[in-house]
Amino acid sequence: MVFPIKQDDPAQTEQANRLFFRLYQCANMLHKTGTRAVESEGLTTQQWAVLGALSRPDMRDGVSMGELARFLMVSRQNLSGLISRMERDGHITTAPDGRDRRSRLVTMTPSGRELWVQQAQPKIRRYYREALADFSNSDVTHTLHYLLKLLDNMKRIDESQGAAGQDEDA
Amino acid sequence: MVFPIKQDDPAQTEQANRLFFRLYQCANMLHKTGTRAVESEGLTTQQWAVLGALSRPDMRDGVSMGELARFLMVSRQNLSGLISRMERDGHITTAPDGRDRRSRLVTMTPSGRELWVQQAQPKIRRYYREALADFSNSDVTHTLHYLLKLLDNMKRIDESQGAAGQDEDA
DNA sequence: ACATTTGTGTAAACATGTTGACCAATGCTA
DNA sequence: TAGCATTGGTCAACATGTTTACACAAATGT
Repeated sequence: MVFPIKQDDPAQTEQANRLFFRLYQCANMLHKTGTRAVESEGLTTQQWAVLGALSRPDMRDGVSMGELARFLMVSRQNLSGLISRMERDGHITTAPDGRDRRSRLVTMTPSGRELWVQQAQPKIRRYYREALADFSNSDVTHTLHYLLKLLDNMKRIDESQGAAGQDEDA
Repeated sequence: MVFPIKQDDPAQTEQANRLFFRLYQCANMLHKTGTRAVESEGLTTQQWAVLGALSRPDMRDGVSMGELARFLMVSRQNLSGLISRMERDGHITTAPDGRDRRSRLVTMTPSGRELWVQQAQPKIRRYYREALADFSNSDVTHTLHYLLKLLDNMKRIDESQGAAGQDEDA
């Protein structure tokens, strides 16, 4: 999988540098301000991502850890800790899967759903309004488009990097 | 500081949801693939950000922890750990500041600079090429613009959130 | 001058992210 | 059916990030 390789123009490198530096800062600020936006509910940005995923219609009947990890694009090991904290707080439950005895199905509890819909959602909508205050609908669409493109490239990089070190797990 | 508040159009909320979800995924993938790109040098994405900052001309004579933390937009406490790991690895040194005895000045060591320029930079340029493979110069500029805009809004949110809980430190 | 406020670095507790290693269950295949 | 690779979840080690709290030095105000 070879890419059309641009020249090493210093100005291009400098622009790329800026782009990834800003992405890095955006990531930190998202985590920081996002978590603060829902901290009165005892949630974090990541937990909000999990609840968002579990509230999807196709996940109402429960999802396995692995499937959820793939969806969120994080490692199973990371999700494991996240899930146990959320279970400790009563937002979700995990139950063994009858079909596959290795698997544990994750579901939102009624109180978790209540918290999500009644408390968290309004604050999240407010957060979105403020974070995208001066974005037109077209701006949002364009930004999303570029993020997807970037994500796509990084996924490709990830795969080619993984190919070298093959069996990174069991 | 009131913002022009858009209606709570479900479609807009859904688009915002997608945008922040992708941003979250991009952040994780950046950290993962970026770190792997420079792991043979024993570096991580964050350490690369630090070295990048320290290689700026205006920081050649050393920077204080606080100043560097503000530049990178992370907490002093976080930077502290990062710096001590990099000092342990011999990439940087810290020395007390003569003018201000509270302060410690951070500088790159010769071997750190060598590592940065000779080993890391080529791999980083390669990473940039792959991650921005199908981006035109205009695409990069536009993406950067949107990230800056988003970052600006999040900084404003951060300040207004901090205003509530006032003295979050000493 | 002295007291208050502000700035700098550090320590501790916690949540998140990554690997690597392990065990148990599943499934393919010889 | 026996064997073996794959898949699913967890534990442990480590790097990052945040907050809260503290000690000390510097700047400021009366």
